[in-house]
Amino acid sequence: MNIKEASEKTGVSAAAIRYYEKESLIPAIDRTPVGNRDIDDRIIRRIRFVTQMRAAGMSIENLRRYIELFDAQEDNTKEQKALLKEQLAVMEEKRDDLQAAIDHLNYKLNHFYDHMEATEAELRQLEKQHAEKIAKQTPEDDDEF
Amino acid sequence: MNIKEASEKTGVSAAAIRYYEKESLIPAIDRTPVGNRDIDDRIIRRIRFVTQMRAAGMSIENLRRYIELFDAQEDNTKEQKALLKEQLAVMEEKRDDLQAAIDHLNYKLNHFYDHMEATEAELRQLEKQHAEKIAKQTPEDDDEF
DNA sequence: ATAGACCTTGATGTGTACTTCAAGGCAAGA
DNA sequence: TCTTGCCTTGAAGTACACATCAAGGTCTAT
Repeated sequence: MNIKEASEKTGVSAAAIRYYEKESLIPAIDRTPVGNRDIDDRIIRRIRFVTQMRAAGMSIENLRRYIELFDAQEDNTKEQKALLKEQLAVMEEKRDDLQAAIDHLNYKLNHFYDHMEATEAELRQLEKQHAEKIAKQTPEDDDEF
Repeated sequence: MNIKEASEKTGVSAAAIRYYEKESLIPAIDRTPVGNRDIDDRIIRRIRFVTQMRAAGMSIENLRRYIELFDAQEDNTKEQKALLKEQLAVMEEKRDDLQAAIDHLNYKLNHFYDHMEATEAELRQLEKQHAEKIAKQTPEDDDEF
């Protein structure tokens, strides 16, 4: 398949696919006799993997280091292990940051719903909810953030 | 507290704090008589909130839209709710992508350990581990990605 | 054989989110 | 008073991750 089809299949622009190849995020792509890229499903899978990791916030640089480990034939076991662990730590920290932010937003959303329902139900339960709101407020942090 | 102390307290550079103020991610900061910023705990909390959301991958633009809703006096409850939910979904997807990659890496790391120990233990358990390796391979996707 | 639709590479441009620089002001200590 | 250390603003510079452009090649159809 040519680069345009690959682009349509993955949702990644042709320019980005070329860029990923240049940056070694995907392996060197086979060429047709005239030099055009001939992209197979293995490449498609790798493009999708890259897309996923990029969406999750991993940098090109970290992603390349990560991928190099998988592509390496020799076992530089000690270095590889160290790199893998390092990368794992980066990713876990990122995930934890995300989780913290998710928790924050979820708290906010629940807090919020009370207020909305009060409005939508035309204040029928206003007093009860007012009490709930006060109960929910964190003691030190009276502020909205 | 001055901007340097605020920077040290939050881990955000003084320049970035000024930038956030300019971009309305944090409210206008009070000034001393000579015009220096005088930063209180409310600002510190907002800086931390911004840091958390930025770490979670929210753009400055989206963050400002989100914050504007809170700073507005009218109830934009519907829009606020929609924005919160939208952002939450984005973040949860990112987290899940990251978790998948973490699982992948962890699997690799374990796999790896086996191999290392084999080498270090001078291949004593080679046959057993070879069998394990084969058992571990995923059926449809023989590729590493 | 000429247009149209693909492709190539290398160079340059762009948006985001800051960082760094330049030029200067204020306050305290030697 | 002069150095040190903080601050201010506006402008310009930087890194990342592409996007876009320029100049040209190939293939197919009319």
